[in-house]
Amino acid sequence: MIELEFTPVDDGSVAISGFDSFNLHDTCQCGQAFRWVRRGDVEEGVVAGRLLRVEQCGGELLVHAPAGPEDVRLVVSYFRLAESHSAIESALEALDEVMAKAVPLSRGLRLVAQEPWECLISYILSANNSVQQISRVVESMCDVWGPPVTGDGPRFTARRAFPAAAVLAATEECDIRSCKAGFRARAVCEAAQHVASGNLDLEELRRTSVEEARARLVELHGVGNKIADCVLLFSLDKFDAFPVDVWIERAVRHLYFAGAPMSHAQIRKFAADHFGALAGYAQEYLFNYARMHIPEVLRGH
DNA sequence: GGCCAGGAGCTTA
DNA sequence: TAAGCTCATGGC
Repeated sequence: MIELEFTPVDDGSVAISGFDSFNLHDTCQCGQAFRWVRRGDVEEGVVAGRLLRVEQCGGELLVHAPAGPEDVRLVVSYFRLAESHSAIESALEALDEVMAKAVPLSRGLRLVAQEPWECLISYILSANNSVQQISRVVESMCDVWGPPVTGDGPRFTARRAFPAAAVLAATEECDIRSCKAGFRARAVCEAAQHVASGNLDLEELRRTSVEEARARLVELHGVGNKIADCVLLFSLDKFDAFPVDVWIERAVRHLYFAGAPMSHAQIRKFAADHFGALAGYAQEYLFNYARMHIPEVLRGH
């Protein structure tokens, strides 16, 4: 763990320093979380019902005023600032030539600690969908059913928190569809009912093995291996999970196997064998590399 | 206007 | 078991 320093600023902001490799914009905009909006140099997001405005200035992370103790604590835990990240990046870069190229292009890209419930619904909405459209649907659902943001942060905002499972469980499928969720609306409603009834305890999955947690998640309608792995990786601290989507499939096949056809199961086995406990981090760098830096090379393969 | 998007489920062979 | 089709919706 890293010793962070917290420095109050005159205007009520708090500057956090002492963390190692971290890139705020890449982390917020890489498509792992869907409620961050970039406004100039500031990233504005809603996390755990609180509105956060965060800005990176070199080695400092500024939590914009009014930044109460809970807001600062939340920023640290959400971005995992107290955990060393440069050691993970070094280990990946030393692993192979692909990582040696991919990691420097997205240095400081972290895995954020999302809330499992919001993460589950967000990724159910991700099926055959674009990052932009997923964000729009999530925001729309928050507008309709989410409570106002609370806490020490700015109160003059139209943005709302992610709705509770009990609230979505009480909606009709057609209401979810009205938020442009499309055919995914049924899966959203059913997941909400399982979570609200206590039939599925997402926090409990944090304490089980990755295999058992994945098995529980794929029991849900509309949740297969890929979406389950996203929930495991982005919200349940299972860093060896390796979600295989279209971009990862292209990247692994093209960058590691000269374009040879592979099943998703084969790709996951390769990731487990090759990246081991760091598979989840490797996935994030590969995803960003494939999507942001060489899409024209990989598209069509 | 067809193709694609951080897929999954069902049918067919 | 694997390939093919379908599911809403919007951007390009």
